[in-house]
Amino acid sequence: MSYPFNQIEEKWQKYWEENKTFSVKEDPSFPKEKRAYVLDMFPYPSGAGLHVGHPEGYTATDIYSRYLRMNGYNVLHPMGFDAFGLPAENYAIQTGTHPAITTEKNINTFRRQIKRLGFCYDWDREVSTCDPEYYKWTQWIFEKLYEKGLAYESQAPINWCPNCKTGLANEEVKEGHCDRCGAQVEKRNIRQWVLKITAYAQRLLDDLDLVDWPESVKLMQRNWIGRSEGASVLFKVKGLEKSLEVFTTRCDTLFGATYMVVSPEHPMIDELVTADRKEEVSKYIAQAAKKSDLDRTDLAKEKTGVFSGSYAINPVNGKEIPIWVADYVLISYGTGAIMAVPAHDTRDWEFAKKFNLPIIEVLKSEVDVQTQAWTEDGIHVNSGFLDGLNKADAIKKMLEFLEEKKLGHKTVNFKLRDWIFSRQRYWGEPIPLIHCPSCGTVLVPEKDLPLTLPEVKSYQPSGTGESPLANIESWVNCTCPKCGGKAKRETNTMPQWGGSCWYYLRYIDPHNSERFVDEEKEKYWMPVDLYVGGTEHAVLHLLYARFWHKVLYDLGQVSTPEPFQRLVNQGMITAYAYQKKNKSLVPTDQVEERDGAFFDKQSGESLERVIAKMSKSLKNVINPDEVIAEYGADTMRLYEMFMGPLQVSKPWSTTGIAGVWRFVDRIWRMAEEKPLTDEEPTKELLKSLNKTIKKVSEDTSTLNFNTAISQMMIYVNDLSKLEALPLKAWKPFILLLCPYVPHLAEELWARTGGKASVCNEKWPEFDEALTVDDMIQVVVQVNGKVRAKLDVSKDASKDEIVSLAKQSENVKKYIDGQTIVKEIVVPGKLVSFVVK
RNA sequence: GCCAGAGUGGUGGAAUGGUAGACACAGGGGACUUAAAAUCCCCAGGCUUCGCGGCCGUACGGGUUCAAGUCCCGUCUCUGGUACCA
Repeated sequence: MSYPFNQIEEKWQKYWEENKTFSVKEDPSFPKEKRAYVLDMFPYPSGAGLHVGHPEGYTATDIYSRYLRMNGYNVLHPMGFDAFGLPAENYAIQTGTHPAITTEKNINTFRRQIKRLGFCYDWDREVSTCDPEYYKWTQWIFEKLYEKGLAYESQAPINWCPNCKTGLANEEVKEGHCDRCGAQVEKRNIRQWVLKITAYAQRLLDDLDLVDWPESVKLMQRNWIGRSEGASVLFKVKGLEKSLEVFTTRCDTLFGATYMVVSPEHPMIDELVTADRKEEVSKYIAQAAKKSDLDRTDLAKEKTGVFSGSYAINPVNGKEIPIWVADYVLISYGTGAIMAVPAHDTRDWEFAKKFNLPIIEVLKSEVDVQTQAWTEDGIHVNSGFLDGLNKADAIKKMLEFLEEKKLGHKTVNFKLRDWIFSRQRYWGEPIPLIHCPSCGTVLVPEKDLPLTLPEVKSYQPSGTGESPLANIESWVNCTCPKCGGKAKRETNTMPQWGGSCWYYLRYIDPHNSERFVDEEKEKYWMPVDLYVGGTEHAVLHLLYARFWHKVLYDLGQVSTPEPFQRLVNQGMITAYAYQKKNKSLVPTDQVEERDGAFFDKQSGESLERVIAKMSKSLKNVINPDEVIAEYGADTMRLYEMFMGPLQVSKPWSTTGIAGVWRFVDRIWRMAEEKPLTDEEPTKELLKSLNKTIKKVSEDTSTLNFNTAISQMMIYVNDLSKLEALPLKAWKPFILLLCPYVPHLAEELWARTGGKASVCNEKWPEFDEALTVDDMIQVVVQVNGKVRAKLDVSKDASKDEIVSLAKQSENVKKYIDGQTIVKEIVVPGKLVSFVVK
């Protein structure tokens, strides 16, 4: 009979639940180094249910957690739900169903699906970000940010998604489109709450050195933070008392600055524009305001701009240079104004060419700067006191000059911008602020938290920058906690990123009603030792969470400067797709396979098999429920780990999982068919076992699950040759299986007379001496080519091996009559002769 | 454009500078069966040879080395990030 996974998996899941096998406590008898916090990025419970991508990371952390437990660790391994979010709210707009109802339903589905996979979560620690008992503390942390001056109100133009009808953070805009829905974002002036993440820019950058994260993710964060060292330079404006301040990384090219540009949104623009230019400039500003970010970047590399009518004085040579208004200068970076050095900057060069502005070479160039910009380094020319100097020396000297004249100074700029934190939507944490006509903005007192969401009749956002909450007068109108006068509540809500900024702390102490997390418990577990999730959060969630954590650290609320010590990104699970010659993809149900080739059923056109993301339209989405129904959880888990390295993307193969099923089933049938015996295993089998324990231990601890599974397959192939299973070779193998196929392992363990749960057993040890074969194959190379393979004893001496090698018939053919000029012997591996 | 990462059989993938292709999938052959499914055993990078063997082969071109998938230089392709950031 084949493995009755339904029955056995249900049996053990029930056992684990009833016996609270995976319940974890802050047991002080575990020393600090024997405690581990293993965390998954919690899911957003969408209506579509679990995707095959979810179990990938969850299985990896599950195997690792179980492995650590068996190695004597106290392991915190929780799961919860990132439950605020737009899909539930959009569904509410369509159907009138309260998002809380939809969300609860979806969470129940997710929980059921996740539990069906047999993970060792401590479910008593489950959290949900939309639970008022949870978001009470999200609001509390916001209040701490506010008290620290890290939250402020702003009216600056922001990215607005017309489809989601809400403002977006810079991090949520991808190539000019909304990261969530793909709509093209617009610019809008809307009152916003903004978090001063820029105040932490330097520390967010520096502390990346403290964590064990993939270099690629660190790099993405470094790029996003975008630190650049340079100088602030003041340019006097002719006829005005004021100066125009610019940021430049190349103050040494100041002699080549032939004009200036201010962004259309620059605050000084009214003063700069002369009466005769007013009409034209106003027209230009209006046009620029209409453009989206995408228009200003992708589509319009063609430079546009207008002359303001004013001139600035170049501080190094006193020359008058024109000030232009152009949208290639961004208001949000630096000071929103630049000095233009067209000879050595491509953008400035294009602009200068278009508007016939002078181009002066100040770095010795290998090209004619009148025909193209020279953006490489060069010795300074035409630069007065800098002539002949290299870049570093010239920057230093220029800075000295500017500082002495009080016209500039060294400074640092960051690309990172403050975090637009308010959303004009319903289904999020209400921002706990009250607007009082006499006291101004006042925090909701801590005792009144959580500030819960009111019921609304319509979930439809107004689209005018007000959330649906603005229409609930009974909720909006309140009394000021300070003066007791009439006041109004803030109607914006928090973005989805708010709740996920600190959930890993709440897992530590999920039911505490006094504090967001108990101090001692926090110290017991933090930081997170391993955090596994998708790379899509490389900048967004991981940057925001680090920011909040650092604020909490500064407030003495948490004990570590960084929340996540080690991060691993799992690769995406992709699918096969079929491509026509014109590169368009054909839905899987329209594809026919004949003799290993693929054809379009309709046109008969031959198709190429390629790898693509799973998508509904391609009909290649794999549903975990169906996979489990067919093969069970153990096989599903094992297959996802066997597909390839955790960190890389790999395509789902329906035949691949069948192979893994055969492996699981083979183990089962072996246990059914072969008697267990107390007889000693053969030496050969013991060697295979010890090699397997060694390989599986090493590979599990380093998350190389695919090769660990390969080794277990090799061992099963060895076991299958036996008539009976020696317990001494069988029981340790069940322990190795336990993290990978826990249900099967429990059942097999019970059948050997072992006491449940096998998860509480000790991980097996191996004997190094038994991992080495007695006979070793040694390769003989002549001039780098393999000419013979010798079987020699592992104890054979170098001389013996060399003499054996020389006697080999095939080797003789290549060395006879030649002079051996070099002999290389790598013990246990090879002999290499160099002959002439 | 810039910055990362990756390119290995028909497929997924293995390989501390030391036998390239472990383990699997798909494929071929055989056993069992009335037959099929399931299962079990065997074969299997390409070319060549009756065979021993030989030659070629890790995207492409060079280099270092007794020895390179692995290290170095250059090129191409793909994936991800970012994009007028001064």
